[in-house]
Amino acid sequence: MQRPRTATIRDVAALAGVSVGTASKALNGRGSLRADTIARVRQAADQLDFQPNPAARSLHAGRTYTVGMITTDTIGRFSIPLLIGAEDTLGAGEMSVLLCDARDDPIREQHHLRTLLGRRVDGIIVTGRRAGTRRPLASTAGVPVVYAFLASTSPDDCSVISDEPGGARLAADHLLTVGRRRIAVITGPEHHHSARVRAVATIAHLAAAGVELVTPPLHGEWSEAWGRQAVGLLSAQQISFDAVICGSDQIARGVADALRETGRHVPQDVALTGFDNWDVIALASRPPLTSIDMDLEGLGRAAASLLLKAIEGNPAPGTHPHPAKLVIRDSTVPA
Amino acid sequence: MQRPRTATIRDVAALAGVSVGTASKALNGRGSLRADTIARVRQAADQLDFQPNPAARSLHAGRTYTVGMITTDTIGRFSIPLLIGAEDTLGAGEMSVLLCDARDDPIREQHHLRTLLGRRVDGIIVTGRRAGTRRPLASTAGVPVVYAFLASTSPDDCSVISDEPGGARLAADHLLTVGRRRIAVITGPEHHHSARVRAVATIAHLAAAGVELVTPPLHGEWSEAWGRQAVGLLSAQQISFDAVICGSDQIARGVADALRETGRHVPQDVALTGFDNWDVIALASRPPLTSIDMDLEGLGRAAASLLLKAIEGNPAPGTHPHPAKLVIRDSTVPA
DNA sequence: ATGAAAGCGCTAACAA
DNA sequence: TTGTTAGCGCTTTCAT
Repeated sequence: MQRPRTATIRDVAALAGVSVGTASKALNGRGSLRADTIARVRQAADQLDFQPNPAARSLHAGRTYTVGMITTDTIGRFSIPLLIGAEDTLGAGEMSVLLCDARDDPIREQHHLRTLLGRRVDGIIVTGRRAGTRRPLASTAGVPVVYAFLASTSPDDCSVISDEPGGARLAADHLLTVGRRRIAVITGPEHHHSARVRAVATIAHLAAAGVELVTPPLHGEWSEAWGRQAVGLLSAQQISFDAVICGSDQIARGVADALRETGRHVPQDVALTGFDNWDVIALASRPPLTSIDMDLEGLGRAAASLLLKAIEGNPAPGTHPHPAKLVIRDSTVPA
Repeated sequence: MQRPRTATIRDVAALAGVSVGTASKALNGRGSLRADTIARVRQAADQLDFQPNPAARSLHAGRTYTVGMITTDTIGRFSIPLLIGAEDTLGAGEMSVLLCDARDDPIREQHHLRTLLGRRVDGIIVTGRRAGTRRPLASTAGVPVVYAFLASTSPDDCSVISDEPGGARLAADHLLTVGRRRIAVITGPEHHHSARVRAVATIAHLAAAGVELVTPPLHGEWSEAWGRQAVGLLSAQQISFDAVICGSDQIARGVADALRETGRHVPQDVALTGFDNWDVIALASRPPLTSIDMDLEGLGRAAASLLLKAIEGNPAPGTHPHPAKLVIRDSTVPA
């Protein structure tokens, strides 16, 4: 099929029997026109299914109603809800999203940044697969940037991160509420930002309630295998515990399996919390896991809102934590 | 920071001491210019970090070097590799990707389609979370469309789908190769396109080798729980089997767990194949799963290539299957 | 209340 | 070989 040339404002003007300028005013509500002129133009536009050419509009307005989204790591499980949330908010505001995947490669990142700036995006959202901090983007020529999930190391930048300590506290509180006092923490690698932050917050919060961990946090991989292994370690050391706070749902699921296979019941004997509320894991676990949901979609929406504000000239520099939620399932409260 | 006006070609021309037209030619390699003029212009452009305004370029060229990607279901596990693959090839070709998430909502889809057409994208890729077919997009005013992963019901459209029957045959072949003959199939809902297609292909292929399933395909949910439950059904019916072909990795993992918990060894007693090669599941399974990988990233790249061709005026209507791969792990071949 | 015309940044046809 | 000019589609002064 030959691509039919789309209607221009001249076609509309011609059909309505007015000049281009008048048509423009009618469609944009500028100037003062007679009501019936406006109506005639509108009707002509409808009839031709007129949509203003965004290139022409951008050329004039100096903005593109487009924002770039750079995922620094590969787009992954964490980035998706962020994307969806951001796309949601931006789409509502007439903005479109250009997607760039930098694959953890600084060269690619630089390349994408140039592309986005070259395309004159109105703003940029930077996301990554894991929480923590990152160096700020190189020069963005005054284009506003919001970092989502990971924070820029520069306090002048605007970052929206998950309130991981808050999430950790929710889990700890919940376990205290259901009466647990002999609590262990099994989590990810010691050098990993999230693992550390969450463990520290957990310990502090429990301490404030007069509870001490039965043993220092156990650090390992973010895997089910580590969760199973860690249960073995605890048993070997003859450590008695009635709850385990896990650094991820995967670890928690491993813990659940190991406990079941050694004859202990969750949650009767041991209550268990995960982190991430990753449904594939949390729901498939036996029993399903109580978990902390970082509300990444909400975080993405928040980031997008801040970006919109910044584009409008009201930047909000600093690091903004986004609250997490507790999702209660059978691993802490019997069905 | 005040946004510094970006350099225009006039700035470049002025700095190089030539006219705008000459500068344009120099930068685009058109016309015939003296070598040193070209050099001077290039140098001026570099110095000013000149990047042509895409709005102006689009306005003239009548194209935007942008393609829209609509995910009809929410962006999910399957869409991501597709996105990445497509973004990869398109990005290489100077094209950027506008992302739209229609959330399985026809209204949203229609809205996004209008937006994309309004933005004058050069082409559109439509993807979805599950394989199968869908009605074609409403009028796209001649803008080329490629359907990826799911196929359009119209044969005039261009679709790239996974060769699921081929994938199913790979699994069946592999099991025959490792000497299994008493094979069962446990898969997803009977009404689900993928479940049906894969089961049918499996049966036909085994039949061609003179092997019949030990029992008709067992249909249930796409879940681990169903996998476990199905093993129970087989046992209850006293059906003996030495291999199970599963419709998904999740089902296979459930089967693996149930077998282990009833004292049967995988793969010694029962060999097991999954489908999707979804690492979180396939690798976490005990043992790790042999699985079929649909190479969605490659599929995304293929779709993008076809779209580029179509944009260049060489459409390739029809449904193009993309081959799957067998990934062998411990669930069929002892470590 | 409406029309004419200039200009956004760039490319391409035409002149010189 | 280079410069001049028109025009892509739209908005916006400035005349009328």
